[in-house]
Amino acid sequence: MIGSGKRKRTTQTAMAVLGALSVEPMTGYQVHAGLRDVLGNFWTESFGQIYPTLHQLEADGLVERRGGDGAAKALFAITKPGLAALKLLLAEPIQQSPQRNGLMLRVFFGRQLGKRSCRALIEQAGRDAQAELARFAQLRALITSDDQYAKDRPYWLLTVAAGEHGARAALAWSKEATRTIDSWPQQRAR
Amino acid sequence: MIGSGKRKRTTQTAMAVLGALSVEPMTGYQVHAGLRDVLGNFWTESFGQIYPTLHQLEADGLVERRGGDGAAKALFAITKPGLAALKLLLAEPIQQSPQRNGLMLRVFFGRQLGKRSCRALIEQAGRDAQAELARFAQLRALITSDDQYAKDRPYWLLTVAAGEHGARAALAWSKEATRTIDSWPQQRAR
DNA sequence: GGGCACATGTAAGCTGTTACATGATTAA
DNA sequence: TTAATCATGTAACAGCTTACATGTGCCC
Repeated sequence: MIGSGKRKRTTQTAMAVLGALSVEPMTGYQVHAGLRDVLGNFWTESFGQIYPTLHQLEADGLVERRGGDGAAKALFAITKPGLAALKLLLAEPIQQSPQRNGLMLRVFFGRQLGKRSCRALIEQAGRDAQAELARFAQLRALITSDDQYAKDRPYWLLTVAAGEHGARAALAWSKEATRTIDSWPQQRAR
Repeated sequence: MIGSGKRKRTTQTAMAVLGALSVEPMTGYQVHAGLRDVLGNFWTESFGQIYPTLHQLEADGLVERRGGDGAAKALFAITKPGLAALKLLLAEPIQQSPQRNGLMLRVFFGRQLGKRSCRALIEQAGRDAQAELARFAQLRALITSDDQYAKDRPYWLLTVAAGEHGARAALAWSKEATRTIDSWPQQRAR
């Protein structure tokens, strides 16, 4: 039930899969790889979601199978109704998935975790943010260099920019928080 | 099975509930309200999670019921084994829940959504970030003023700072992205 | 007396991951 | 030839939300 009028929570997976296929025809495997590599910082889908969704979309006529009809190596392409459905899905109000930030949970209860461990976690978060920044720089270069995706490029670069802003913020926080912790009065030795 | 050695994904809900009770004894209702109001930007739990978890924790001896033993208005307090379990849980490696950023998904496929709608979404995100900043300022004031939570305060302020950094980054991105979109060559009318 | 905040709980069901099973193709 | 990558799929189950059912105490 992907385009049903039920106004239940429309499965966001369909949006992601249709979106991926709106760029170019792909196999299910490529949909997964593409989402992971390019949108991975903002969106993830597992095979267990992608293949059933692809079948459902095909049954609904929103995507069509090209090549290897019954069997392996199926290239899926979005259909005209599929493109229309995608536009509708994208226009729906954003439903944010519940927040689950494991780092913040730990920092929040940092008194129980202990100052040292807490500080280590925060420093690690800083290193992670730095690695993220590097990945975004790579991604930006990749997107800019490949003329095949020229049409989508400006939008993709917007998301890259968002990722970079977020990563820089995380990095700045990590440094600031580390300094803050170091400024706390010394605990008595063990 | 909360503290089992199975090394399966430890239910993070137990961590949140035990953490809340490490601050002070609470009813299930208060656990929910507390998480929502204070940690809401980083963590959410529903009643459907909290009450069963509380019962499981009680059965495991990690929390104990105070007052109204069989019936309503049960105040739960963390036990000594519960505190130990919490420390262990907090020390476990962070398992980040899958990313699901609806805004970024839409911006990424913004070509299908259209320039105008995309721009509107981004502006809305900026307003949301501003509202978040205001909420964090309020929260900071609340935490700073209430001496009851002095022990946890420094850690709580760290998470507030993280939220502020993130919100400011979102705001900056929103402004930058809006300007970027406005700089794009005009599409032909309609 | 009516409404609201406080309070507890359960059941159904959706969403999504993990683990498994299987096989083709390609590079070392 | 053997390992890695590409590729497809399913079943079981974990996690979580939503909706419902129920009741109390307080303020206006």
